[in-house]
Amino acid sequence: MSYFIDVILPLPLDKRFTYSIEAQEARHLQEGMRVAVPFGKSKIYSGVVAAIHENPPEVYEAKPISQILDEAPLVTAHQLKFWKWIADYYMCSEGDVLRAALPGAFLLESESIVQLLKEVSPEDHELSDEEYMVVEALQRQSVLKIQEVSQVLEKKNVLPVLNSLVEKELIALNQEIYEQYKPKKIRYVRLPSKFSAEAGMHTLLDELEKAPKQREIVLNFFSLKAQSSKPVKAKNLLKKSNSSAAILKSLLDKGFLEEYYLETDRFNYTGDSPETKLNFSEHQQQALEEIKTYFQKDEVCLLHGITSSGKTEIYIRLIQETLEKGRQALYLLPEIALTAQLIQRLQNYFGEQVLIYHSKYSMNERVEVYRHVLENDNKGKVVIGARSAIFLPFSNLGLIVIDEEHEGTFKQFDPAPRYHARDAAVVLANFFKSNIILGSATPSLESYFNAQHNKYSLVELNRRYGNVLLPEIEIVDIKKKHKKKQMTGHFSDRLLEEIKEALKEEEQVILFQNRRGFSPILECNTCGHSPQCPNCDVSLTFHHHNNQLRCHYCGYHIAMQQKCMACGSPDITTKGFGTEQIETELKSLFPDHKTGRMDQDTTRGKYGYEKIINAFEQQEIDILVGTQMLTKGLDFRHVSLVGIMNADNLLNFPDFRAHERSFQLMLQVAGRAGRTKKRGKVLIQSYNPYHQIIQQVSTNDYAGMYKDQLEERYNYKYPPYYRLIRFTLKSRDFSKTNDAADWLAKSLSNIFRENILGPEFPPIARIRNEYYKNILLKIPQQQSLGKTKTVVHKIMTSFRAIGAFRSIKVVLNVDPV
DNA sequence: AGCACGCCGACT
DNA sequence: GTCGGCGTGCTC
Repeated sequence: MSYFIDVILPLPLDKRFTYSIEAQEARHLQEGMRVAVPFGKSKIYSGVVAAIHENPPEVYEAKPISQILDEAPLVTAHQLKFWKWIADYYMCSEGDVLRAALPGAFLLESESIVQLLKEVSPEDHELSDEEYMVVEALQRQSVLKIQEVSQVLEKKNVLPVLNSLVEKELIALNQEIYEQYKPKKIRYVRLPSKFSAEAGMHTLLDELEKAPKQREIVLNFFSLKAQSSKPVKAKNLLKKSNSSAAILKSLLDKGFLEEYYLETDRFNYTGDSPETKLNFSEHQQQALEEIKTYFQKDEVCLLHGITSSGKTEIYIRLIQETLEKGRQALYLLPEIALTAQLIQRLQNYFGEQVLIYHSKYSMNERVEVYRHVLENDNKGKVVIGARSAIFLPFSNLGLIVIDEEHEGTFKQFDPAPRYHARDAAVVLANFFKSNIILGSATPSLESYFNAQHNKYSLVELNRRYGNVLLPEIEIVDIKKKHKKKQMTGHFSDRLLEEIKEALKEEEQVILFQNRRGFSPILECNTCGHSPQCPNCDVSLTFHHHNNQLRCHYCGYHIAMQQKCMACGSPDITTKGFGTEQIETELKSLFPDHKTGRMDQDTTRGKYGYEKIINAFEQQEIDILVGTQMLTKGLDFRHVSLVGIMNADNLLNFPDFRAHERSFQLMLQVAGRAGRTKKRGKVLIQSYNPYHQIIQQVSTNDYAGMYKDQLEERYNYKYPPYYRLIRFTLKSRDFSKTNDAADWLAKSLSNIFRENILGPEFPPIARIRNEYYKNILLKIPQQQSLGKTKTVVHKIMTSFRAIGAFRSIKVVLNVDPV
């Protein structure tokens, strides 16, 4: 009897591949284990076993696998089922999902290496110049990678040369797979045994008589040893003796000290003992009870709770109860809201049971979290994570919390799988029969719609904790202020007054400036020209800190220009204003106060974000200017004033969600004001103060916004009434892209009629020299999703069969945000 | 996605 | 004549 396995490979190919295995291997292998398999002529990939069976493929001979990589399944049956769902729903391959679901370190890469077979003198063989160069290089360095051979020969295709050398039996080409995960090791130092006795210690110190710096280290080593019996970390030793690595190295070299390494777990929670007290208000208690009754009926629960109404405490209580039942809990947040503040809070309650999983974590850290969850050990009973945490190998998931449920960043945009973590989590909860709660102060229209139509249950929490009043919102008409000359730069007189007032009271101020459309660009006052990116259809933006003009899409940059590039006039100005400019203006307006800025530039690096937040928390910063980032989950107690610099650009964004998003964003920012006893104040500057959305923000009228927006969505056929699939076509050839888009739109229209929109150029029609075109498919509620997707697949297959369109890339985005 | 195979222009 | 451009087809 022969055995076969179907393998999911981490490639965008929408089939599984069948390999043969030995009977002996069949006894060991289980679904969900990784195998290394040969694929194509020269590559080895690691894939995941999705099925084991005895049916030989009919039209080809299955290759044997090269290696089994796991002792036990790394991927659970639940995950495989979930992957399949994601691939089907979001119209991508299982391989795409695999890539997103497993930490990169689990996906081994093969790299061909070249080795010399034996000691040869090149002169003995007839060798071409290139062959000679390779052999010579190998004599210097015994192993070369294919890429390195390329460098040696200064050309791309080196395989002919290598093959000829293989034939001459001079070299061997081997496939090598290597595991990328390395456990973290910490360097310790100890005394060699010969010095450990009392007498040895004296000899050691005597010998170092003439090397005071080294002697200092040794003395500190003894003092550390005396303090505790713990092993001495090299890092601590250097710090204590205020010495350099080089001096320690010479000690090690001379054998006066020894180094050794121990593996460590990256997740050692070192906090205080967990606290368990939660002070619940009556309203919170009531909401909690409601949620629990809905949970018993296995309903998805939407928690609509205004800012600082104490949603987090409710989540904590729910997690606690989940843990008591011995089940796992997943707490999902948009990437941007994953702050130290929230993590700290959860760790205070759940101690080392909490693990964190998101993209800023290194590959190795992700592997460790994955393993903890897989083993369902005590660490990792609670996972706080960004969207990709839905792919962790839970075995007994009892609760999913989706905080800031309305956030668009739960949807992955690039690369595939383009999944929405909130929606996928609802499906996941269903697989596990676990509870799921979506929470937000400003729920997405989709979720609220689902709640209104009894698909979800709704719990409202509309009192702030401690009955703190909602901030007072004032709208400032900056069109009028401009006319009356009451503007100083981008600040209205009202905003300046309020800032002064707040600073006088020693309170903090947050100023919000959204980034979209506000990047400063250069413009010539004579001819109106502004420098464009040569690769993309956008203007270059000015970056103050390095005096550059830069393209946000492709990274193209040039030095700041002194003269107009079109007409040579020196009369040029920067238009548009970002956080950087606001901060500059602030500094001259309030020279005696500290200002800070929080945007993508200033929060780079793993802890960049935390640094600024901490500084603000410690009141080292009086006025903080920032983008979207500062809207999320931050609890600053001394902020009494929030200013929204310009509300209009948000509203004018060409997108059917622009109004909903503006409402959410403005209300979220407003919620940062006055979180303690004193009532906060919010100032919204706008050219268009009577805009419906701004009015609704000022009266905190979610219901009104919901009603208005829903009507628009209905009229223009958008979600939640219609589902969307967006087709994005791109290629380097402008007219081919157009032709292809026309063909595709026409084919789709034949079936879907008026529910096809486009083809249309997106707002930025060219990026990195590729031309873009979009087609939108609108799916009415009563139309079957499955059938729709089958038709789409068919049309895509015929599309790809057309030779002229082969160079066109098509991206399918289901439920685009 | 990669990668090899294959057919056309610009170079020693 | 060769090198290398990228169009085309395949990978168990």
